[in-house]
Amino acid sequence: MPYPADHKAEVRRRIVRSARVLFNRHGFDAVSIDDVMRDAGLTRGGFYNHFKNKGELYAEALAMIMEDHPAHGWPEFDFNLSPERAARSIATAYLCEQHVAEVDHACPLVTQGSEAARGEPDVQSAYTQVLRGLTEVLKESLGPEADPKEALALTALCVGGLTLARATDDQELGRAILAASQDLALRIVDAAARETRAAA
Amino acid sequence: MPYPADHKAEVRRRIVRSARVLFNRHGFDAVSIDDVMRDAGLTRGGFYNHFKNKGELYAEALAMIMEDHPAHGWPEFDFNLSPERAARSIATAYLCEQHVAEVDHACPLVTQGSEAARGEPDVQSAYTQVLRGLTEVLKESLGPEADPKEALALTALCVGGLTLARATDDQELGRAILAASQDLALRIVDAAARETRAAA
DNA sequence: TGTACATCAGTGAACGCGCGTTCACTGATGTAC
DNA sequence: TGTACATCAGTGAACGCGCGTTCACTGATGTAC
Repeated sequence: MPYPADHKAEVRRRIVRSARVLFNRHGFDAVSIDDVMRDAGLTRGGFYNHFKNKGELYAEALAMIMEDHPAHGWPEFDFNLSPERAARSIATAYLCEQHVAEVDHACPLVTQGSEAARGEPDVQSAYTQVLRGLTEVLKESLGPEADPKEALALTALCVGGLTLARATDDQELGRAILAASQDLALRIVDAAARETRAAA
Repeated sequence: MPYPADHKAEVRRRIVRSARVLFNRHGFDAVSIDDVMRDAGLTRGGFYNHFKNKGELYAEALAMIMEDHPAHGWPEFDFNLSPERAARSIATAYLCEQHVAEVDHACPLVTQGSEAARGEPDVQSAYTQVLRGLTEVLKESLGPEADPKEALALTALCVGGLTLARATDDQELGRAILAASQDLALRIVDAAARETRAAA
């Protein structure tokens, strides 16, 4: 074999990683295959050795996010927190100024929200994987006594708050929405914690 | 004058109305000027008699939404309801299956969320106008006794819930998120109503 | 150990297409006389 | 009232560009003998 056995897989990962950052920053249409390959230190032509087409790359870039997110992402958030504290941590780290300003590694549920709604099946499927990842963490963190619906509403609140804060040009309004969303999110988390304590 | 005085303005409105529907349905990049003009019953070339460029049209299409929204929009919602009932009505009509399925007139805060975050200043400004429109209605509807932050959190909850329900391919999960968001939204509305009654 | 060969990831030129935008032209209409 | 003219919204061909995709080729490497 002309190259080490894992060479191709590694290069492929490098391409997907470049794609993830660029798509997150600029959206699907605004990023060309040329952009991605150059960012990965390669040239245009090699792309089709790795992927069927641009759409496949997009779906994979979305799907990759969860797996190595903790390393970058929402700055103050740590996936390794104890479950009881994870929901609080997500509520504050997700709905914070740094996450609004973050361009490379912001949560794709927000950066790809409206694109995914119009996306191909594999894109929607990848989006759903990310969505499940977040709701599951929240569900577990809220504890077994909490209504599972609370985790879903909390997810919607986080995604909506960040979406609006990022899309508006009124910084004051953006900050107010962020603060109000975080405030409500923390009330939900605290209520769940009280229920857990009461049941114990 | 070769045409009636208001002719040009009327045609312009017709173009913007076509653009609004098409952009809402397919997004900015996927809609060509040709598409818009054909939909408006005109030909490509005339576009630049009315607009500086495609971006200007996009911003205007966004800005137009609020003004004639009630006529189509979120099916069960009526802007002419008494203020006390408006918030309840928005919470249920915004976070409903019909609004998820709606392609032509869904709320642009949702359909354009991630595009707007990357948009030109005039796009973000138009987006902010729409956002203020929704928060103001909610704020007024929740009553003077309610913390104004509640209206902002409610807006985030609505936008997030609908965004996720539209983007996922898991219908069951989508419905669950919708239901959970609506549930939380109605609790907020009811709490505000209680405060108003208590203060009276 | 050394040489010839096969493999295949990567290269970069090229193709074809659709798009945003421009522009010379058309023709229906209001106005001047 | 009728005619010649000026206006300008609308037309459609054309331009130029960038993109997704294809393809013949390269050249570094592992393998066979």
